[in-house]
Amino acid sequence: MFTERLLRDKRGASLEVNERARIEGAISEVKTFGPRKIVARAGEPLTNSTLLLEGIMSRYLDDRTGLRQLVAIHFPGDFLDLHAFPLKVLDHDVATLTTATVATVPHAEIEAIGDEMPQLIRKLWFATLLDAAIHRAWLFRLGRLDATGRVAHFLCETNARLFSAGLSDGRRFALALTQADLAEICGLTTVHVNRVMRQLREEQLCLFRSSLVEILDPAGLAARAQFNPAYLYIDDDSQLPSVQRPK
Amino acid sequence: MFTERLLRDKRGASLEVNERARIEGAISEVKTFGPRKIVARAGEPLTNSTLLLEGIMSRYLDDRTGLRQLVAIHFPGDFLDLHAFPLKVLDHDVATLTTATVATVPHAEIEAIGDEMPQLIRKLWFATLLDAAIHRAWLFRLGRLDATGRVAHFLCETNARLFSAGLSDGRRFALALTQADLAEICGLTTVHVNRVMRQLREEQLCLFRSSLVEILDPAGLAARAQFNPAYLYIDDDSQLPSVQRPK
DNA sequence: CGAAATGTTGAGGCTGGTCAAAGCTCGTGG
DNA sequence: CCACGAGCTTTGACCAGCCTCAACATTTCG
Repeated sequence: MFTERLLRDKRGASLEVNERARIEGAISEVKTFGPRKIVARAGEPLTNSTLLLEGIMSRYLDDRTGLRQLVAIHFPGDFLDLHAFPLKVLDHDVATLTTATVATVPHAEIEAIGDEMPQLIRKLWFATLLDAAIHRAWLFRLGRLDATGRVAHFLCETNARLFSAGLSDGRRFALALTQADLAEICGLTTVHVNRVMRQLREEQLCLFRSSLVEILDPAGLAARAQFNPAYLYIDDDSQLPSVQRPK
Repeated sequence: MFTERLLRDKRGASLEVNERARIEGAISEVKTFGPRKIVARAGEPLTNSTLLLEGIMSRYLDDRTGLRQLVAIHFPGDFLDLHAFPLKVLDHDVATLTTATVATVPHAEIEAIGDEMPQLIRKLWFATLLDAAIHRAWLFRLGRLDATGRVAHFLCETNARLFSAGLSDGRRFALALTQADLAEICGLTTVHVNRVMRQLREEQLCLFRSSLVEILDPAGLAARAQFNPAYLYIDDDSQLPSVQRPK
């Protein structure tokens, strides 16, 4: 069950049964962290990567004044810190946002997988490149969208990712983030995120309250966000309902 | 000579002589593009990756109104589109900024390298992860720095990258970009980049005119940018002169 | 039930955007 | 060898979007 969501529905990189078994066999430990706990710090040598089984985790950089910029957010099924295997040391911190359960995979095991199953290593490489593609979409979001567009873009992306992991029905999904978290993701202040949420509500695009996101108008929200899900490399067969592909 | 700068001085991932020879043997073609030419478009299937030998190239996403956000910039020695090997299709456009000479490496050759030299494939993976680390630094730049900080951060990064490629002496380097290019990198307007450059000049931090960058006060510029070069994974031995490591 | 965290709203200010015009630089052709 | 023009840089006036600070409401949870 541990790898059920890993690379699920990813174009050309979904896992075979034996590949999933190999990864599950590589797990050395399963543990649970409380909410808002730092799991790894920039600069520390890492000897494990972690598979997120439950909860939400984040990667972030912080500035001199302690303000954070999230550079990635992870949901169940994501293979976290896979990049720490070749890089050895992280350039950012990793923390939980909610309570989170993770499976630990020692780098020595990944090393062994590399010898045994080169095709699988290729898929793990793919997974890290997917993270990079998401980074690029986030750069677009921060560099070219206004506040409302940024939040809308994040919500569209999250909906698509959770849908592909089986955690959204395409319009509604649980999301245990605060407005302060959204602010750290979108490069805004908490106060302004609040105003943006009100605007999205008033425009009948999207609701977000008590940790539940409800997209009222998927096409409208995507348009406001200039959202094009191609960068998520999700298999065409598992297409989101009622989200047209722009362009 | 083609691979002279590839992964040079990268911590734990510099290339051995035979590895460089193997990559050079994989080159199918060398060609030159004029300035501001689109080399690959988002969505196209790619069967080659390219090694940048000379000139400057960019990867970007554009919004509905045609405004671009650069998501990466590449200098000689960079292996471009290496991520296209596992991803098969790009999520962004690739274009030259200046006249650029590139060597083409067919994906079939990379495939073969994977069988022959697994250690080398690991290093190529590392190279793609380095790009991702740079993406993260760019996210910090866009999300948490003001206009002056963003430009300063980009100039610090570029100095460090070019220094590691042997193309900067640590304070002065050629950079054939326009202020409009800086704007597309930093998520600003051309007009405002111009004001920022004046400010950096007046504060005696940095000069940039006729395609030449001159950093007058490396420590001051790095402080203004909150720049910490750790994410570039440059070997400690080849440290930039007169840039202290913050923190 | 009470405390702490989160969400909401308002007033006012500053950063960076917009629009517009003028100065520079450099390559090209007359 | 100079005149021209295209692209780039510079500057000013004005304005909007987002931030700051502050207070208060609401939700969550022990």
